[in-house]
Amino acid sequence: MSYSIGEVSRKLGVTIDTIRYYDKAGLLPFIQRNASGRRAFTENDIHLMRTIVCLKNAGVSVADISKFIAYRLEGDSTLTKRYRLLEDHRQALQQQIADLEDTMTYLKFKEWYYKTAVDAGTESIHFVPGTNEVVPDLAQEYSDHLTAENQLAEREHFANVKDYRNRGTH
Amino acid sequence: MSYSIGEVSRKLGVTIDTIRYYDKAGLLPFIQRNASGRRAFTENDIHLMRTIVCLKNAGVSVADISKFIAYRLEGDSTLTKRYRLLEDHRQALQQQIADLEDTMTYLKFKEWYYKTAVDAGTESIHFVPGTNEVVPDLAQEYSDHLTAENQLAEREHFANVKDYRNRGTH
DNA sequence: ATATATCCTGGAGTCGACTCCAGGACAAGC
DNA sequence: GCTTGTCCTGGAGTCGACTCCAGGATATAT
Repeated sequence: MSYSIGEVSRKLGVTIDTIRYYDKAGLLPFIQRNASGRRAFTENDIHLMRTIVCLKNAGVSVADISKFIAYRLEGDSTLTKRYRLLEDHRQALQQQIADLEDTMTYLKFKEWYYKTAVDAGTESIHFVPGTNEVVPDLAQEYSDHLTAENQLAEREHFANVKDYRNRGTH
Repeated sequence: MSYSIGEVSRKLGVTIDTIRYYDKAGLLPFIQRNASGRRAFTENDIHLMRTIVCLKNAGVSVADISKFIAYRLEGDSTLTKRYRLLEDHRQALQQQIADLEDTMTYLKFKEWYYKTAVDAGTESIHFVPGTNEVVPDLAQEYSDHLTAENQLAEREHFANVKDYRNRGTH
């Protein structure tokens, strides 16, 4: 028993056009055709495609999934290559999330900077007296303003904020 | 004192064309021009642009950064909006990384499945006797094969693998 | 004063990942 | 046997985020 492209589309929640696009792109070299030239998907094909959708959702490019599929066809000798490909993507994503967390930390710092400035009625409270330069260790002060209770949780945030110190504030 | 687009490009590691593209896209509404119509970047502009690059690196789209900048111009009343925009992106990324980790767990499971099959000389060791169906609780067996030492660390992985059980193996 | 570097705009080109369409071939229900 | 539904291919269109011109003005160095 086999499935039509429409059935697979509904099963996987992927449009027919996208399935055909993936086929053109070499992601589905295993799919057979029936007597009249229509794609006939086996249960097994669908499982494989679930893996592909999985990789796609995880942000892997079609080109890289294509590589992955090609390795698959080569058999167990490429298990390490396949694993490494996934590893690389995991690390890229973790770098991305780290960047975003840095960004949020920076934002928090800036919000504190403004809140205190507004409270004081002037931004100059953050300047080296007599200049327009922000004090060098402002991030340290930011850390100090956190309660002792928060300090534990925020200690790593502070480490990030330090990296942003030379980016200035505004 | 102000900087030219070329200087900013070198300072931020972003091409001149990209800076102009960002300007066209409304990301840099604050930049002034000099007498001859050239962009004149202040130190402050550069700081702001560092934030923009930061958001970009974190995977935020130009359209969303544009929103962010527009909120900025509205002042402190939009601090919450801005924070929430970042929050949303952080969560999307975390979902993505979770997907990828699920995918890797699935892959590990598949590798175990094949290794044991190869060791046994036949895939049928994983089938319900007399059928071509994979045994229902294979993921449980996978969990059991892990050493007691590993089991603690792998327990959450197993939780993920269970979700993949009905995707079959191949 | 001239050569070279840098800047400007408007618009075209590229790339990845789809998405849509025309024109034609089965397939299934009545 | 006709209508309606689903499928096929090849190719064009779209969208986001750049990237690359062409043609012209301004700045800097010698």
